[in-house]
Amino acid sequence: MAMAPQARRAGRPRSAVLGRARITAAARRIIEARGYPALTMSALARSLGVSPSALYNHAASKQQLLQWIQEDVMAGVDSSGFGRLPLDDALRLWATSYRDVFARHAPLVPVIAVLPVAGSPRTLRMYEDVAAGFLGAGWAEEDVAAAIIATESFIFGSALDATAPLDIFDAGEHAARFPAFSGAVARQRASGMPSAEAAFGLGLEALIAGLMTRGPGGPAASRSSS
Amino acid sequence: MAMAPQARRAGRPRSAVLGRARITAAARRIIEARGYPALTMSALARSLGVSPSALYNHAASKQQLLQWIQEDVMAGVDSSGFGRLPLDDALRLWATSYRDVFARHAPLVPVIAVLPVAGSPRTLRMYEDVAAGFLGAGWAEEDVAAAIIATESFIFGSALDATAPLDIFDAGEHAARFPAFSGAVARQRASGMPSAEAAFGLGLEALIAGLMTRGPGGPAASRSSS
DNA sequence: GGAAATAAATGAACGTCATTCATTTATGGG
DNA sequence: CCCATAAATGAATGACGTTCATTTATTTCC
Repeated sequence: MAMAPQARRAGRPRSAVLGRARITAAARRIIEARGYPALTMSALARSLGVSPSALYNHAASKQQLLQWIQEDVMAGVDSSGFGRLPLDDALRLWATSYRDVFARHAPLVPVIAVLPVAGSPRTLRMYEDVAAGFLGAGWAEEDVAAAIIATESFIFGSALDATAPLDIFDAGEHAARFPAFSGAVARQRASGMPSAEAAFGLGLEALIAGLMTRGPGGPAASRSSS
Repeated sequence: MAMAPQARRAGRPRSAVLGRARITAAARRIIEARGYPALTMSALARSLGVSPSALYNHAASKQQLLQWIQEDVMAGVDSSGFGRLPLDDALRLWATSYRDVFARHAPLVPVIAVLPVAGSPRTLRMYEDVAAGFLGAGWAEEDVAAAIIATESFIFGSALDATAPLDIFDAGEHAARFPAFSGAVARQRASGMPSAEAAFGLGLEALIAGLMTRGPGGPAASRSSS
């Protein structure tokens, strides 16, 4: 029943103080300054000089507000490489930017991972670019969706991982009982690179390498044009 | 303040009614029967025939309760293949059981992805098995942690994806504007397999294949790329 | 064997949230 | 001028996690 505040035929009230764009911008300002826990409907309303209930004339729920933020944040994902660069390079660019964006917005991950895509045109546009990239590289149509979703799953998981404390994998006092793992973690740490960065880099290269073997001529794509 | 009369149900023999094991078991019963949203401290207390505040004599917070559940649930992850099967088979077994467990406990994912590992012996034991598996297969120690974390990130992302509605990737009315993606999704659906299953299978095989090229004889860690 | 210490449970608060609703305010079209 | 209408108000609601002073049962110590 939510009416878009766009139908300006009948009486117009006071000048538009709120509206989706302003609300989303204010929310992003709060997130940037004080993080997601600080994003409450009260704080948001206060930052707009308005009462909390006023927000509900524009957003149906906080969930919807989060969807607006997601759509907004999605602009930072770079899918411009598909159709322009070799598929593996385009995937690297896309996945890296995608992970970076959602590492800064990790609380959105559990929300959007489960959200119908139809509500987010920008997300659909991105998927379209990626799908066209796979198809253009000669992939079998039946594998494309799975390849995209699999890569996205890796990205989401990596974004969550990137928000973990740096010492999350320290066994602490139990280290002696788990020598192989503790040794591996210590060795990784000695490299100076945060484990989340190393893991994302290594995993992404492995995933891309593995995917490339399935491209045209690969196992599942039994019919190739040349 | 209020003087309670004596012979109430309030004052009963205080043998160990609660305790970590019983609380965890009751919580899992609620989750199984009615899902995570139903797991409130009140509901949990009620199911134990106790008042909500009583729980706080045993668990410091709901967060801690969730950690107990995680530790308990972790028993369903099968890391028995490492050191017994070829590394790729052991990884398949591990990753599949790991994902299946957390697909049924998706709300735990954002919690544990960020939780220090030191508090969960069972998780540490699992990591130890996996690390020993990689090392036993001849992997360079400095790559092992990254390989484990990367695989786990893929698992967590896939577990979240597995809880999404089946039609999450339907473009709906916008389908015509995104033909490549919509076509790929339609084709995937025609296969009859849920997209989350197809994506996990394809992604896992790609990831494992990619990782295997980095093992002994592959591009050694100390040299080459990145 | 009795007193004190300890552990466990109670129930009534609290504070924080998201959300609802009846009411008021401002605006512009007929 | 009037009234339909979008927008904003502020008080209230209902979950929820959590705290606290108090009560009671069990354990420990002399």
